[in-house]
Amino acid sequence: MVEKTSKNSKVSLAQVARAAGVSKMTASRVLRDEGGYSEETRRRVMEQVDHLGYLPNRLATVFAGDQSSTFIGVSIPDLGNEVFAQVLEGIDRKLGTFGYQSVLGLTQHTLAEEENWIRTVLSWQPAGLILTGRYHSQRANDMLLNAGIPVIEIWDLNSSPLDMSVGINHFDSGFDMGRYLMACGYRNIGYVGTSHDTANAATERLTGFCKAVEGAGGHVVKQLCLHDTATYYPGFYGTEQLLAAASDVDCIHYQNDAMAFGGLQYCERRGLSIPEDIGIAGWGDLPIASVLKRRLTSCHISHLKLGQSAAEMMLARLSGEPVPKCLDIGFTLIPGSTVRNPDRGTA
Amino acid sequence: MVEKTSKNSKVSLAQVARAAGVSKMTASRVLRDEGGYSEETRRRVMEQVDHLGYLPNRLATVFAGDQSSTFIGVSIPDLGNEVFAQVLEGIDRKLGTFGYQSVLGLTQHTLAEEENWIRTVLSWQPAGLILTGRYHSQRANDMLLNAGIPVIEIWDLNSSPLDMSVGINHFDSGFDMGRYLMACGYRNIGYVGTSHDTANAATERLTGFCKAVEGAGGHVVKQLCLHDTATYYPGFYGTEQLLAAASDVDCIHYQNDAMAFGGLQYCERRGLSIPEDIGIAGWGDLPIASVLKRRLTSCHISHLKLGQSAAEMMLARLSGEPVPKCLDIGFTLIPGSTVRNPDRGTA
DNA sequence: AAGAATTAAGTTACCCGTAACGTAAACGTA
DNA sequence: TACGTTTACGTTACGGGTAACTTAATTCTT
Repeated sequence: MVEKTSKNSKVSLAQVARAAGVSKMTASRVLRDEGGYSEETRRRVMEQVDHLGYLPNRLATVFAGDQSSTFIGVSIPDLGNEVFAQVLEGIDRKLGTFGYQSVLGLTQHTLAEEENWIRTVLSWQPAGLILTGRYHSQRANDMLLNAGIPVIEIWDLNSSPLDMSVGINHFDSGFDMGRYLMACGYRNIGYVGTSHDTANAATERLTGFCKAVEGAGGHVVKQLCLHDTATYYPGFYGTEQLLAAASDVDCIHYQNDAMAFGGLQYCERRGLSIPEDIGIAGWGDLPIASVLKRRLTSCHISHLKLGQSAAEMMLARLSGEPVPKCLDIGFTLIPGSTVRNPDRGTA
Repeated sequence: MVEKTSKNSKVSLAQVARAAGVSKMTASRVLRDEGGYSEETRRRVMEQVDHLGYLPNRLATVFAGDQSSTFIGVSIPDLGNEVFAQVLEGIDRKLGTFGYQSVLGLTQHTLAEEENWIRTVLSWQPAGLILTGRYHSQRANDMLLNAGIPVIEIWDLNSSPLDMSVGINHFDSGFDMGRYLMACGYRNIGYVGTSHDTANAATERLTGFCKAVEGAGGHVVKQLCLHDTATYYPGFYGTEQLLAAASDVDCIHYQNDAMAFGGLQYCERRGLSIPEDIGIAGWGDLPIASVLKRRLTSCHISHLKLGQSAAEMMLARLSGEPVPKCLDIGFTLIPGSTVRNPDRGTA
């Protein structure tokens, strides 16, 4: 199949053509199944392709400007947060089945990293970009608008996106959770999350959450872990810190379910019973929630679907189909049983 | 900064050069900081670069064969498994800081997917590849050997890799766990994991595990969830199935900590106390273990470090430094307290 | 059987940068 | 002053494919 001797440098179409005794163009036509060659010629070319182990150089094709590439740049804040890992999985699986490749960028929640990554990835002539979040640096915005390729901003639904947007309204989601917890009779509510320099979706949820709680006469005590990844341990120690600073909170809402689980563990270790002594509400309905004894109060989003939808939108756009500017994939509040029942009213 | 009018097609170096009143070559020299131009010329060129929003087309550079690309193909089985998400994060962060980009491929644990992905990604002339696992299809092997670029097989340490290898010896890790559980006095040991068509590291751990257990007079009952991702819920119901089929197991070892946590939750719900009624041992020392009440018996691997090491090896190799063929990053057995104490011997 | 149409090719030009080489002007030196 | 050197450019060629065009041979049509 493959000549061990050709290990060094790459086999070009010209070499295949020469070996098959035809012109580059004919070999190219055979490889692209374009027609206009005899069966005998096809056979001879394919024989040499096989024999020399020829792999086409897609750079040349794209470079020639005849086609666009099959790269899609995908930027994600981090992968330690299961939420984003799932979104990425949804994106890449869908793109992969249609012959596109994700070029990854982990922005670590900073706009500067994102800007650098955008600059680099654009120089590779991607077919499109999928970015997490709606906030970008000014230069990033300029580059994106100038690039002339589809750009989808995911996660954080943006009513006036650069180009397209898929996600949910985080403010509303936070607001609904706040209203629900107030309906359950809580008044002194803690929030445990992480904090980054850049405004993000979690910030918007918190804003909505506070608005709902405070609007209904409640009070929110925040505990933000600086520059941390929103996962189990920050949830655990964030809860410890919160309770040390404000021992009278009757319910804690977390940035996501992983943090909520960390908090759950802390409370259990402290001997607090859920939801009698304290209510716990997460966000995101992560897989871990599927095995807990009590259904975790949370907010469901299909992360995989979000990723897939974004990828589908990208693919549709690339094949020239009409595509909506915004796609709201929605969320569902999960009452669960780690907070009191709303029927019982103010305990 | 940017002309809104240039929105349509890309600005080329030739356009910048023309606008600045110099030749392409001079503009190229300015952009590459090569010297050989006056300060006045530099200023004029940069002014136009800024004005036209010029972004270099790296395809052209690579294509010309003067440089290699900064793509590194990275294949990972799936991202639902936290382990691989962490490895990928380690890889991409390290690569990113050195100006390289990961081109992702999710192989879904199948060699056919991997082969397709390899073919595609090679056509983009990557600077190197990082693959998960040591098993590849014959055609994939041929392509990899022929590609003439660095290839690192990670996760599963391979004493005779295609090129380079970073990971741990999974057989040994399984063996050590088996020996440890036997030392704790368990004899009838369950194993809960997932099952895929392709041989993989988990299979090797299981082999080592069985060898140790059976070699010391114990017995292993396996429960493999078909085609599932190794996460919480399969751990939960896998445990249910295992206990239904073999109620006499005194200890269960899981493919990873996420599954072990699922099992832990099932046991708790069943009213089984850990480790009195049944021992639980995971693998991987995942973040969730950091907040559990009892230290989970597990096996520690630094996933992030694994990814970073692989990336470092790749970068070193690309800059021509000598690099070892194999790098064993090691593992550490974590005794934990979800199995009996080995001192007490056979209970 | 002659011209038209089709088939199976080959040839040329181009995509966008950069290496390699060429050149004119300014400068340095004996 | 004459010649070598440096500076600051410009020109040409190339890489690996493909679009667009050309050409030669074969087949079809009337």
